Amino acid sequence: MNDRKLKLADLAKLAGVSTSTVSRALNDNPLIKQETRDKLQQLAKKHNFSLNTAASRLRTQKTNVVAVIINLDGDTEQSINDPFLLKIVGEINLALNKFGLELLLSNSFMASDDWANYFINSRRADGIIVVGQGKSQANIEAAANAGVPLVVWGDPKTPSSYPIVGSDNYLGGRIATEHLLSNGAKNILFLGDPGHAEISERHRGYLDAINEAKATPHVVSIDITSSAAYKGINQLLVEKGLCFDGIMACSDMVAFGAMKALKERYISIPNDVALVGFDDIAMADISHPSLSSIKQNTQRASVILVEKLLAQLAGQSVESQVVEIELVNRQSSQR
Amino acid sequence: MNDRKLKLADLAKLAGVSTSTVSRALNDNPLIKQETRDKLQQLAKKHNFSLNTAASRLRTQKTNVVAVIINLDGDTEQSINDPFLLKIVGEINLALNKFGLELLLSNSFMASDDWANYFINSRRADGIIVVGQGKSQANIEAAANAGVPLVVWGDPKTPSSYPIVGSDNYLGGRIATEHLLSNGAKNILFLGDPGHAEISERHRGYLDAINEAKATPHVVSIDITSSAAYKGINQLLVEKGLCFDGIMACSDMVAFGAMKALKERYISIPNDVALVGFDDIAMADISHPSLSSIKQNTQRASVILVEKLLAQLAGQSVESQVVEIELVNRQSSQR
DNA sequence: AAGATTTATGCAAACGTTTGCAATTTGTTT
DNA sequence: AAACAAATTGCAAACGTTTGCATAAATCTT
Repeated sequence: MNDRKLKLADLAKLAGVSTSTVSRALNDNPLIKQETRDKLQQLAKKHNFSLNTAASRLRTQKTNVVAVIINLDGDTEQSINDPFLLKIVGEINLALNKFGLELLLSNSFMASDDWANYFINSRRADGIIVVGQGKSQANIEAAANAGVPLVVWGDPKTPSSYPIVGSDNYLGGRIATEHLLSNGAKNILFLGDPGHAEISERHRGYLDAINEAKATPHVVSIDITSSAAYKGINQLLVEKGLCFDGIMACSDMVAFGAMKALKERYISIPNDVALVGFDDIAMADISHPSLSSIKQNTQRASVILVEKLLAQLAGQSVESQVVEIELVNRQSSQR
Repeated sequence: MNDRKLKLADLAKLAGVSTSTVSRALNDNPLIKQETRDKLQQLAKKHNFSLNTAASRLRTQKTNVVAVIINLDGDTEQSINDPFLLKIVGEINLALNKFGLELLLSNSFMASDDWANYFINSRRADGIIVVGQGKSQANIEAAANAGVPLVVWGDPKTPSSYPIVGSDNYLGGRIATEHLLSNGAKNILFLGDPGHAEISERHRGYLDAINEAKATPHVVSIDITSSAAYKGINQLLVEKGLCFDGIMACSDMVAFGAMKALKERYISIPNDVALVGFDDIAMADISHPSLSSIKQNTQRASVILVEKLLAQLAGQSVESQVVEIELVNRQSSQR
């Protein structure tokens, strides 16, 4: 730092006006004559001035910061390694920036369980975006009940006192399964953990599709990680042989775990087993065979999340909302 | 919110002491009798009190916030889709939390180019961690010269006026290449963009290993994305056929792009072409064949980054530092 | 038991903005 | 040219902490 940080008062002295005038000018307040505004804004730029956000936040009681909490389940290590969770954080970052908001990143391990207190009462942030419902919604509910402006990325069909934005997981599960059926698969596994809010909806969709086709459902319940999927499929093959010809995986990473187990035994994908994943991560397109997947529109969802949060901050009450999904048809399910 | 937010003064009134006492008690200041401290801390907890960070930051001129900037190259879309960048952000988040710091997330698109001003003068954060050197170091240098406490994840061998923490990219490139050579590969491609700071070091390592073995280097220069890699290898195969038997890829995502191109032509990995990647992302272990890769110790690096930043904040001057790497030997290079 | 220390608390002034209100300047109307 | 309205600007009080200094209470000396 060359010299001591300028403050509003210094700038005012330089320009020969009062601090109120400078403050208003920099905030483009129409009370101030356009000419004066221009002059002062230029002066500020010239001197590399920028407002002290601490002071400004204290005075206005607003932060323009949104806390984003990655809601991880304590017992599984889905965590930092799932590209999908992080991708959506990236998208939310972009969306927030578009609205002039900043992103304070947290995960559910840090930051005591009392989100209302930690983030809002302390004026660290104006509102919260929770990424992922996780297995338990206790923290989310507590915060929502405390009146915290809050939106959740999750399954919008879940009944809740707070708005949830996310894909139509039921439809996704259903479409994926129907797609497998229409490609001739008869014995389709559901691979995932139906205890998880979003995944239980995918599972419902799967079940309905299977039942309508008068096929038999079969769930392989595993942690939502690729290694769990690998082990799960491997074990199934050891114990019962190739007793299925299709897999609807609850995420792409899970699908890849299954794929590995199949490839190792020279089971052909898609000829012996057709496979559909969920999330459409970058890798889905680049794997071989490429992985058919349900694509979630994370970009649009992120913008909606932010809009709904802003609406809440403006005192409006908002509802959960579904964003459209899309089946991306690739090699793994083609025959 | 049930009732209006409590402030220090309210708590003081409740306890029948002065605000100074409460403030000191909550900060565990030994000036205050242990007994009083305990009593006040309990009172605070009971009433769900938490300090107004805006006020506190204004008074102390400290934020306990660190800005993390994902430094993306404008022209390539390495971006949000590279799991590695995001993984390291996750690790940094953990490391910061361990030290009681918070993480303000940004990317180089947002936030004007004047980082010193935007983050530090405005008291949004106390210091900056930059993730990735990118192609141009102009922004970083400007900030460092302005005296901003700053550390960079990148290639520590790069001469710089600011501390860089990162892997020994030269050694990584060298080890990977030597590994391919010792597995019998003779014509090894380097796949990546040597214009990029970190990657140019990997390239140097590659070159030295190749030259020592009296082999011929061959660089396929591409954007560091999987699709660019796919196209690059495809084109090479079309034009010159299978003129190589090993690939050292500058990242795992790039390696997977190459892998896809090879698999599509039924070129066997590792028998016809041996392959080594860089980063050891989760997918490396789960792909088939699994991908040998240079593993970077991101967890350790994150802690070091934070420690060095803290040291700078404490006024010490700090140096760049190399963190160890490791070859993870998997199927893609085994013969 | 009265001074000299040590220990524990309170007073009041900052930190740098924003904003309601008052005051001034400028323009308009009669 | 006086009276009024409108457009600009300035004054000063907040916002809720922290902290140097002064004070009060408890403990120790001799």
